[in-house]
Amino acid sequence: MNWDHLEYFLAVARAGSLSGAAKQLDVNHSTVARRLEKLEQQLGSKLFHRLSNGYQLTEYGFKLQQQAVAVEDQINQIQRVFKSHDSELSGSLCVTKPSSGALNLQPIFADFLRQYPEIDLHIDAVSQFSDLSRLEADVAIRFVCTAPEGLVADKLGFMPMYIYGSSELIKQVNSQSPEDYPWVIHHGRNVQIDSEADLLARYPDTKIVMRTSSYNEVYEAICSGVGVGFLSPLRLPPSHTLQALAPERFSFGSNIWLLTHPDLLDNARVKVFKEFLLSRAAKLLVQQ
Amino acid sequence: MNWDHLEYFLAVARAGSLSGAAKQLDVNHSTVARRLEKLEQQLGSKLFHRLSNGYQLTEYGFKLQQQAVAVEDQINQIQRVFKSHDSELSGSLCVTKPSSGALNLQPIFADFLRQYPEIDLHIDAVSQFSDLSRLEADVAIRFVCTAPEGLVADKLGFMPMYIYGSSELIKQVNSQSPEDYPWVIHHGRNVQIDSEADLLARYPDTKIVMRTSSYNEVYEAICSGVGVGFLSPLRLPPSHTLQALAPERFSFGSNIWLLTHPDLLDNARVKVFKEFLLSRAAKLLVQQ
DNA sequence: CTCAAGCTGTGCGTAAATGCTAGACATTTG
DNA sequence: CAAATGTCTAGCATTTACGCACAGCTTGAG
Repeated sequence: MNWDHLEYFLAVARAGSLSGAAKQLDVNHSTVARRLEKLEQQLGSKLFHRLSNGYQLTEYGFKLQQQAVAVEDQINQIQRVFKSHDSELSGSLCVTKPSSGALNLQPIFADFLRQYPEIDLHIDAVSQFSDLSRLEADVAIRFVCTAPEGLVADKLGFMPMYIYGSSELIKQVNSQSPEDYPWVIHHGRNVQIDSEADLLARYPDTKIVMRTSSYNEVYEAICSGVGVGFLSPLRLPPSHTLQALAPERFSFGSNIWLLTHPDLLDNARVKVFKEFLLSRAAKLLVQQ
Repeated sequence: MNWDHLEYFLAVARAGSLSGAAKQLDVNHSTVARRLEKLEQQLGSKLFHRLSNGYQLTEYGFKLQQQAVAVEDQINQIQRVFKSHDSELSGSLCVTKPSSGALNLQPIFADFLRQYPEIDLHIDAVSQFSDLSRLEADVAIRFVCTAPEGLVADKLGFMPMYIYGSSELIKQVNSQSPEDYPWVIHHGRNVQIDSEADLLARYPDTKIVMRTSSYNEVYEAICSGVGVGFLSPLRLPPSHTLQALAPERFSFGSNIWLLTHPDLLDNARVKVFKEFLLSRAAKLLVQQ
């Protein structure tokens, strides 16, 4: 039995199709089909139902998936352990962070690259939560209240969020209560802060008139008078005309965490990146 | 990272050489060398010291071995689980048993094959203890006092061992005490009963004059008057001239166990073989 | 209903991995 | 001390696996 076939099997099980799995594995779909065929032959059981809309696990396939995941976990651990032995200050370092414009770390990244010019910094600011245990990234920056378990978490700072609206809108509605305004909400599966839940928890009757998956869209919408919404005071342009609704009363926000997998702590690039970011974060977060 | 490479790595780690690993894996040794090279490259660490007399694990290699064994265990489990789904009464069935001539099961095997002519019965009576969890055999027959843990054990019977000597020798020494005789011992790494320890535990001052790894050699030696030794009364030729030393007093022996891995219990061939052997064993062991 | 998009299955040319053989080196044996 | 054994390395022929391109099919939108 070929151990590799399990990796292909898992990809198909997750993607639900040959071509989806092939894309993830960066191979041709016919390769995936052939390997899957061989695996089924070797195990003597059909693992997928070939439906018109894709591949669906059979009963045996489902059992195999659970065991294959265990194998994958083990192999990921091996890769992490060996990656942690890497003491070179050159090569790639992959950082995943929210794409939200609420926090700009580029100045820090720029300084970091100046100090370590041999390091290739990969910033992954597009996808959903990357899985650090699967080595999808070396370091993660996340906006959440409490850090997840199983990872090493260092607090970079706190990102306050105040309620802003255009001066015209606030003048027109003439109220200091958030409930009296139409709302613009930053929402989407790539958005890490569930501001809608935060808001409704405090003000259940709030009327939301727009949801957008882009932080910049939220900003533009508020400027245009669509409604009020959360913005980070750290990131407002110097010459903005927005007005905060009694900021000291309506403070929301979340912690900014720097997360690493414990197995990767000894990796030289991870180590220097963490030190660099932690020493700079305090300054930067005050400055902004 | 290629998952297969771990299998090759493990084989080299166990064999201590490329060619040894290649033999186990049934591939050319150059293939093993190439895959090992790639694995080291992918992990970024040397895994073996290339010594003149073979390959020896480095520190990193040692760590990897431990983790790779965990992967292998998982994969073995997968294979066992899927093998247990096999409901065909045709195909191979591998039985490992002691090569000792102390018990002859061939009559039972012959009847079994008559009843299930489509089954290919592989009897492995050469090697050392086969590892059932690694699928080196489907069923094991072993002579030990207590069954090992983690396996399903059915007792086939008890194999008594008495002390025999040639009539001439016994007449010459003229004693009923085992300590007064020179001893012939069945000994070797493929021998499952440690009769020497049994003997010395009861009679510490016994003088052993010969050790041989073959049960038949023990028999021939005793017949030739070299000394006394343990033989199974079940397997003495009908017309033997040996004499037992007060058999009721000097009864040694061990249980005969039929062992299977719990994951394989549902395999059709294993199931019928177990039933067949258990129903026949009682009769046969009385007959002999 | 038609068309476009997406996925799967198949045949073919190419690229990669494998097996084989020979040679270098060290260790063991006579 | 030399022969013999066993091991690793290197180069070449072969087999195997892969990517590509095309065809058939289903799904969903206009």
